[in-house]
Amino acid sequence: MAKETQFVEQIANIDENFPQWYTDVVLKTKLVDYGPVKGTMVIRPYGYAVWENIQKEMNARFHKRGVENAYFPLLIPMSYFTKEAEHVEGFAPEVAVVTHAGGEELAEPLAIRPTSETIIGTMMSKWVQSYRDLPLKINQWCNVMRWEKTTRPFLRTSEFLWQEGHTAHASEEEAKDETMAMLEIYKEFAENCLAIPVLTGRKTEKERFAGAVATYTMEAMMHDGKSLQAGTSHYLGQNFSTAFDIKYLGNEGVLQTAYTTSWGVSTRLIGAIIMTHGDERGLVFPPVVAPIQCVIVPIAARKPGVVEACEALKTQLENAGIRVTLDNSDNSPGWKFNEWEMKGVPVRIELGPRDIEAGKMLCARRDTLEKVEMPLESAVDGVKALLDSVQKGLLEKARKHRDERIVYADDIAGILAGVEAGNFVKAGWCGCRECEDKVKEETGATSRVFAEGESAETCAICGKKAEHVIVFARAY
RNA sequence: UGAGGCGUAGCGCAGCUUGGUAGCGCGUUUGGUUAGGGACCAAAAGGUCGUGGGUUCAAGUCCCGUCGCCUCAACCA
Repeated sequence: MAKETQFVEQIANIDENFPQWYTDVVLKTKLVDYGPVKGTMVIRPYGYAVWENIQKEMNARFHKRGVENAYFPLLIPMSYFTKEAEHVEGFAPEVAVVTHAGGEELAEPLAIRPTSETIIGTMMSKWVQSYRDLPLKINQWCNVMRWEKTTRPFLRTSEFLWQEGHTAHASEEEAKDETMAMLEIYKEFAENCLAIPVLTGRKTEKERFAGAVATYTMEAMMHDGKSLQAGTSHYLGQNFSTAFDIKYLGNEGVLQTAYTTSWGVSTRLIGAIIMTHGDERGLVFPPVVAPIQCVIVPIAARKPGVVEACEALKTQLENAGIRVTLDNSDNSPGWKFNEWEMKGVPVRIELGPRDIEAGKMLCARRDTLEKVEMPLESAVDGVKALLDSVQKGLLEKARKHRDERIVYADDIAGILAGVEAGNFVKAGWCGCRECEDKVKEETGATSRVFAEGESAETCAICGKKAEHVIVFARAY
């Protein structure tokens, strides 16, 4: 097992130093590299491929709901931000501003968008005149910039990629429905495509998006038990439509103010995949979004017929729509096994003279590291079934990991003990800000999401009557 | 933004206390032998010591600034 030890030394131990493990893995697998400007990252081809797969899956879902893609400008006049008081207050500290261009100071400073409610709201006010113009559902894939103080690749960067959907509706009910429908789409996507189980629900007032009436979130548990906000859907009510004058003439001839929503997920999802499924060997990608779904490692490649057989297999899998790579490099098979495992490829095929002779291939699955022999003649069906099984297996494993770490507490010591042990802690809450702040102060945990449909007798912090049950956790 | 640690060859590190010829392991290149869990032999290449300034005859080493990474805390859709 000496060689095993040597391998493990390449990345930090996942349980002993998770943050270092994360940094080691994202750099060594070439998902990402650091940019020259503080907090910026270069998303390398292996990482960008994940993002493209995410885009593909999400676009299909958006289009099904009647959402159209568009693109709005990067630069937003500063004055737009001041139109919604809470929004500007919330974002002002982290907005980067362009003050000079063309060798001159600009008459009006331009914000580099931290989010686009303001400019999209402005444009919507032009486009929405009649109830017939509603609902208006627009999404954009773009970069945004938020000058964060502490950064980490994918999880929190100064500039990141995301999608932001913005919709306008005639009625409050319809806008609320849209908010919840998008949250449901996010959840379905997270579970079925990323194999990440999520808790969904409303955020507290403290954690609400600046300018929203209500913020809904999906929260995922990472390997170390901390929570990651993986996506949000905001019901904006008439806050932005009032500020940006999104009005329409209803069918009874009266001028009405629209109701809007916004919702987004970002490249942070890639961080979520890494921290949910990763293990001591490195990345583990869910097949649906894996850049490479299957790698073929030839054994004794110089023996006659081996390379040809590998290439034929590759073509066959490729034609069936499987993202497959043949590793023809000069490294030893053992080296390749470890390398592709670190890179998280869900299925590996070992193909050597013995297999070819017997009409078989040896398949190893990344999640359990199990190896199974399969007939070469039904390779496509075999690999597809295996990919499907890995996808399901990862979700089950992640769900089990999370469910085992959801505990209840009825006092603040219990909350502290719970989060110290890497759990999500459900506790009764009276609803006041003081109690919420006290939990943060004394345990380092924040309220993540309301536990819908659950109730408690008393507030775990002050002992008064509980109005809600909250999920508390330390978070990224 | 506070407190601490780190930055020397592609990667991991030693050298710094006490200033005086730039080191080790892995990897890389070339040739050969190999190949089912990080193969072996031989030869070779590779460094403005993160960066800017200062002290000094002389700085990887001492001093100041700055950038980046890690940990804890604070801040934060």
